[in-house]
Amino acid sequence: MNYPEYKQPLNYGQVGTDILAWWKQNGIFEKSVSTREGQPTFVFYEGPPSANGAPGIHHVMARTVKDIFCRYQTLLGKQVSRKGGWDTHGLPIELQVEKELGITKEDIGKKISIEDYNQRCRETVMRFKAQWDDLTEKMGYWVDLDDPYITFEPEYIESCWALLKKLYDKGLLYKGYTIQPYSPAAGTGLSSHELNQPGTYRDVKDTTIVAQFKVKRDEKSEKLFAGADEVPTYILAWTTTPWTLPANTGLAVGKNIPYVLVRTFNSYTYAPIRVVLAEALVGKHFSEKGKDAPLEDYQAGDKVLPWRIEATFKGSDLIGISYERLFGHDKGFPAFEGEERAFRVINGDFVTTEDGTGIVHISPTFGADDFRAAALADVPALMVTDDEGKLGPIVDRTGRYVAQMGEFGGRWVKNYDGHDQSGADYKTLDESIAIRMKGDGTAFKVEKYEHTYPHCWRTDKPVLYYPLDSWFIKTTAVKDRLIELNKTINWKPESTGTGRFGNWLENLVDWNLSRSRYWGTPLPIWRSQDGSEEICIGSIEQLSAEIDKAVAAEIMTHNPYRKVDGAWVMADSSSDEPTTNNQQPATKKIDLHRPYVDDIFLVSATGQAMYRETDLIDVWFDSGAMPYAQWHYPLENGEKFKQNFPADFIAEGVDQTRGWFFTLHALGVMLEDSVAFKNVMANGLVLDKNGNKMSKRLGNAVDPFATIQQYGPDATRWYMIANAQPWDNLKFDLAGITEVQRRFFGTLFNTYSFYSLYANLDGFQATETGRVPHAELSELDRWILSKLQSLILEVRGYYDGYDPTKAARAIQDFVTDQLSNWHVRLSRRRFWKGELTQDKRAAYETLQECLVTVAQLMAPIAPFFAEWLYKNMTDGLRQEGNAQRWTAESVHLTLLVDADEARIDKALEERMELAQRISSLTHSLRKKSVLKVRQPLQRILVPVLNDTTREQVGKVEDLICAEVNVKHVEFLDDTSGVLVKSVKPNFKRLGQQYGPKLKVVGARIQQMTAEEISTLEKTGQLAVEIEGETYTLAPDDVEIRTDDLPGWLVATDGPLTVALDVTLTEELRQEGVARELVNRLQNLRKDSGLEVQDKIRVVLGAQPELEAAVQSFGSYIREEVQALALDFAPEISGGSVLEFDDFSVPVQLSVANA
RNA sequence: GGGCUUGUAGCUCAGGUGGUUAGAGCGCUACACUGAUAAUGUAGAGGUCCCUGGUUCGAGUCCAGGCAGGCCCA
Repeated sequence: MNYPEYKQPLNYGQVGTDILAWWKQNGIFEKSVSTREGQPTFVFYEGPPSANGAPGIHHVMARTVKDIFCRYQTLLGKQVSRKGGWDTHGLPIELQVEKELGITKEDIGKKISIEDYNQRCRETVMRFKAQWDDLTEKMGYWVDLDDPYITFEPEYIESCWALLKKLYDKGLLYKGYTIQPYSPAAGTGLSSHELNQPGTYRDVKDTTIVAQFKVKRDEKSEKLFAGADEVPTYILAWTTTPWTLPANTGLAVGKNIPYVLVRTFNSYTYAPIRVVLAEALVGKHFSEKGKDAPLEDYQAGDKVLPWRIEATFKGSDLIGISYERLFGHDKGFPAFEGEERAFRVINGDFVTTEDGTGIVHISPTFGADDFRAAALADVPALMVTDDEGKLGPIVDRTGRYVAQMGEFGGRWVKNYDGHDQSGADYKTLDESIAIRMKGDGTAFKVEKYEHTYPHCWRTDKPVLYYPLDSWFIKTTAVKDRLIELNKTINWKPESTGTGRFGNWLENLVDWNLSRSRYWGTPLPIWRSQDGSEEICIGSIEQLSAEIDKAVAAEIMTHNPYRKVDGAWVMADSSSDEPTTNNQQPATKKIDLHRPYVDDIFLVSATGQAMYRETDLIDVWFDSGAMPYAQWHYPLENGEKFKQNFPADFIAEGVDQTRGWFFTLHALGVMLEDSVAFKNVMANGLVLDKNGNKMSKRLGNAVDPFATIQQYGPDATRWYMIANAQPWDNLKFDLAGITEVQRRFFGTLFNTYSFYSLYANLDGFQATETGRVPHAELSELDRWILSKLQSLILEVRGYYDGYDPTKAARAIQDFVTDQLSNWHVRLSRRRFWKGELTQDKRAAYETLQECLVTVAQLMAPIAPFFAEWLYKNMTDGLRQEGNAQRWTAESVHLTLLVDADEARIDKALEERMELAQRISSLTHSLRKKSVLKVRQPLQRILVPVLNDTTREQVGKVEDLICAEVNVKHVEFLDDTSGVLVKSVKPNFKRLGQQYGPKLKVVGARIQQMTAEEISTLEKTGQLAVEIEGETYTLAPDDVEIRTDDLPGWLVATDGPLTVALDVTLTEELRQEGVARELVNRLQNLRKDSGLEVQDKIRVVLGAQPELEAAVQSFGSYIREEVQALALDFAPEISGGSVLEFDDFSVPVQLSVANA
């Protein structure tokens, strides 16, 4: 059977389409999994995309990376099942629906029911599924699309519930609070989106206080008490919200910020004090005049406060120091839990020296940073119990101080009730607090200050940062384990694992699960009104049982669920559900979304009604739960789960670090005490060619479908992988794909075309047995096969190390530089000349092995083209029942060849490199001497300083001669007496040996005479005197080379030097003419449209000089141009004229049919 | 503001553990070659290796501090 032949240029898009159709027809993807049944598995998790938007070119990138390693592992014989999935919940979908309906969150439950709203979300979320599936196929991403997991399915949600219950039972799920923007006037929390509405930030004038926190004198703080005197030390902290000061429980400093201790006086009580503040801010709080004013002259009421810096510290020196509570029990303020751990100086990475004092007052109930820093340092929040015994902050939800707050109890924090502020003696709470503190001597400075502050967009009243209820997963409880196990994960790039992810784990806070929204997995927790009793539901089964109890307690009227054939369905499905088209709606699936679950009420052990906590859970929980929920585990499929956990490999964008990567890891550690993935690649962004982010708005987004159609999936994938490492950002330029297509795929295609053209002419079909034995192969063949084995080792190593870029580059360099541009080019004559000899057979077999192996190696990256190449190369072989290794119908079903290391010959690879370099140098010399390659020359001269080089070059002499058209390579060694040696210092060695003396020694070496070089070579040492000192040089200290031959034109490349003998003899001249003639006749053949195998007869116009050349080289010419006859005639009419050198030759060419 | 990351020729990228004259491909210019031909060879032009300091005999490479871009988080 012939090898298929194709005409230039190959349509790569068509290759993609054709191969895809063939894959589908023959179920190749399915076979790539089923034929590996029983083999070790390679577990891959698909990070689910959301199908509510069209896929972009960056998805091609991300999915190419995933695909590469799954295909590679399949080639290694592993079984790789890849279950697809869809992420279906979340805010982006809600926002899209709201935009389409022209509504806001406010309208849900009013203009549209939750039921209808969620229905709309469900419809929207899969809108682009068909487009996604299409792209998946066309780009060649092999993933199981038929049985994907979908996060809105009841089974998936039920799994999430079961996992949540596991966490609940372990005590890892709790209700707490986070600090969120809150509008007391509206009684609601605000999202960051709402806070970003125009007009919410406004300038306001507030009372601000620099407060003095009195340091407790002990061992730790002793350094803050400069002497033995009794002057107290205070830490200064500035706040624009004085009403938060009674809730202060800590002070934060920056651990690297310099601080000073200043001796001065309080400007309200005139008492002598010491204060601590950031060095950089001293100028803001103290005047230049006070610097020199004598402390002892200070009188109460003086305008200028004298001050002295007594000491400086770093923030880290202050951490741990204790201070006295500003508003303590003695002043009528309440005690609180954990008080003994409060009132300490802690670290805060948000602290700056831009304003204030460089020390931040911390009230964990009224600031997100405060909350976080306090939690990390184990500083408690100031919480008080209300009338019902519930813990809460000192401000209630309407914006007033709670009753326990002593003299300030019941006061409004800001004017939320619209009370009259016009009275002459009206004081805001902030002002009252300031007055009180002035009297107490705890106010260092009180000022009005104008700044911007966020306001509620609905009520125009200032927003408070306020603790709001949330459900948390206590990830901090397993923090150490998370960090420990993370160290066992292979991150690509490593820095994402240690840096971005590792640092994030180091600063871990509990995972806030709550979302006050509608379209998502509901939190499966029911609670009694007073919060004293609650239950976490882990399955529909359990829920149904609880409902039955509630029905019995008459809290619910009926159970909406029932079990049919072991599956849970809606109880009313057969009665209420309208039937259409006579379809039997025997079962209607349970919907676990809102609002349905909100309508379920349960009964507590003590008979109280329990209501579902209305929150949804963070969608990241959905995706982090996929290793379990994709199998409906833990409710079933325990075995399947075990086989598929943890993942060997996952890959997503680097933006998923704190998203999917984290939630997978967190759940893996908490639920299974295991990593969830062993290898992870975080790929970078795909930018436009100018490095800008792609966006529809800018119109610079690249359409993946158009790209794949035009350039084919392989070139697109190859370009993306080869151009930059996946974790670097990629500047996507279509011109780059064109280049890859031309340079790599074009060359590979040409190489194949070349093979198929001649193999078909010879009727050659490769076999796997009876090949020419390796020992009988030519240098050239053994060389490329050695290179091929080296390539296999190299590429496998790169794939194993998750570095596809280096794999692609190695394959590309092999194909273009070694295989095509050296082996094939130098082998051309072997293919087109003569009968099918052993050498010709060897040429075919060698090239065949290279091409098939390349097809395998490139298959993970360029699956379509690799398939095309593999099938072209091996279909015939299988058809003739000849296959041993290549029995598989698809390259993706083969086992990747192992490198045959016995065939790696490093010496051979080395000398071929010498041949390549010598040829290049010779070409360069011809160029300089204006001697074209067709003109044969007698010899080149190569100086050699050792026998190894001579022997090495000698073995490739024939190749060099053929390539550069010379008759001989001659070696010049020392005995010739013509070599001129030069010497170069080996700086690396000399530097280590002589250090600072290197310069003079190096200079001396460069001045070495020929005799000195000779002495060094012969005796192995040379003593030289430099600046009065004697140094003994060793041969290793210098590099000896010969880069000049007097009287010759030479070219050098490092230690290699070549000279070209340009003497032309009459015979060489004639041969040159003969070659020119051959060349023109070949062109004429080609122009006349003759086939390669056609034989011809040639008649030339008689010319003496030409006849002499033909006399000498007639048989050579006839053989080259496949002429049966080559004659001269005095008169030629109607033919062409050949022109070359000084000749102008009429010629008549005819096809000889016999 | 913090963490991570990138910065080398017009463009895309290489440049183990420091070694003097920093490379490749593309693009550009010139010449050559032509039974692989939208290929190939040779030569040329093109660089403050982001900046500033430091360590060192010697820094693209190591250290510190900046600048600019990117991502994530506040």
